[in-house]
Amino acid sequence: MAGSSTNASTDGRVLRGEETRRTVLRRAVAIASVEGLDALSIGRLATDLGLSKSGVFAGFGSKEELQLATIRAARRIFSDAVLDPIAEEPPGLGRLRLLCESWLAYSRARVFPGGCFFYEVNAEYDARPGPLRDALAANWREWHATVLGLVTAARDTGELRADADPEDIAFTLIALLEGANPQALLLDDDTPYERAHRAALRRLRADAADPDTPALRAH
Amino acid sequence: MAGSSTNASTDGRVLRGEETRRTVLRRAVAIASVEGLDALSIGRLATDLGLSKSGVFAGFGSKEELQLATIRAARRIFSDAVLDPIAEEPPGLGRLRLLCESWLAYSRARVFPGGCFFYEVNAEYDARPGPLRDALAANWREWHATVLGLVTAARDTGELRADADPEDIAFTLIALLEGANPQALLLDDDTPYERAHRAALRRLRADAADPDTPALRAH
DNA sequence: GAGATATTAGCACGACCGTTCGTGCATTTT
DNA sequence: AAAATGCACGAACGGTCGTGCTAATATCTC
Repeated sequence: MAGSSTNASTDGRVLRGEETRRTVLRRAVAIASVEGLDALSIGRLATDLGLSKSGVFAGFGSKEELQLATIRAARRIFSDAVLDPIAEEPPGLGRLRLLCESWLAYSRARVFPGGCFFYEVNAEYDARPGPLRDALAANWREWHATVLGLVTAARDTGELRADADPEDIAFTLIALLEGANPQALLLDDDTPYERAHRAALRRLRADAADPDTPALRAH
Repeated sequence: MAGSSTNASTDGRVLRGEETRRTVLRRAVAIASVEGLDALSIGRLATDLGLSKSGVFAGFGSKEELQLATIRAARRIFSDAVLDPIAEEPPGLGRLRLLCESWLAYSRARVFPGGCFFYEVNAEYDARPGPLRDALAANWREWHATVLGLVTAARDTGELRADADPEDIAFTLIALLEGANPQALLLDDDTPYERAHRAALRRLRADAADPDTPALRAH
């Protein structure tokens, strides 16, 4: 066959390259979460990490590709911090509540030093057409679909009213969570996280089914 | 005395200077709402407006002062678009609802081409200490105090329950309004504005006093 | 070992950045 | 009319940006 007889994944050269890329991206997501994707500069990354400018550049091929790779890396970190903790929870209202809490904990704990990476970066690019906005829009759709799925699951268990609007609930929850982020950062104050938590629980309670209502009741 | 005998306000030279400063700032708020305060560049403003770089620079003294002036200019525009329309409405729940609607209209109509100026710029600087963050934090406090004042006014009229928490309500309303902004921009879709409107009204309805409850009832 | 291959370094480029300087010009003051 | 004031200009400064080259250095294949 055309492939080499040995396992390509053990090639120490490409492993070294991937390791360098990971090092660069670890720094890049931190910078971008605080200062934005525009503030990423190849020379600055190289200086900070003790690498050469051309070395960093070669690892990505262009600045835009570096930015796109930074978004992908941030998506993984976000997923690990927010989604993984709720993976073992059975579907239903409890899982939805847990998501809210894990998101708030993710922002509060500064998993990214600038708070939520996507809050910062979506604001930066939501009005600028191009591949970066497209990538961020795709990520947003994915995140929104995740929340929406959890809401409908909580409705399917009968814990939320059958006539509740999942889209509106998902919108509200996301808005409340993200609303806490800038206020906490701007004013250096954690109480917005508690307000967001209360408000989210309140909304879910308002849409909760009566305890004696059978699950999956018709509209 | 040291004052000149003629009216200083008729000095055509400083009037001309103020006019160019206004021209520069008009452009600056538009750019910053889309690309952020970091994307403001003196050379770019000069080129766009047919001025010289040094001329633009001289009007502000430093880039940071230009950025601060841009924030002040945006505050005025925001106030005109969002606060002025509710000025004549009598205090109460109706005025609070009107504020929500005027804010959503402000974002939707792209008073700033990048949506809400402060959404963009707060995200950019909420994690970066310095004069810009300080100015934005002060603006945020002012905006928050305005909303809070409208909420407590609506409670004082007896339209909201006396045991409602104005801080939580203000937080929730602001989060819902601002939550619509990035989603509408990122996905080029106006339905978030309707969802935000519904969710805001819903929250206010949930905290509304019973129609037969006397105003200013004790806690 | 030799040779192929992939990652990194060194260097130079053109463009743009914020800022400073000296100058021209219109206006106001004397 | 002369002097002083305030705005805008053009040119130039040192720096940083992204991006090409070429050369050196690891690692793998044979």
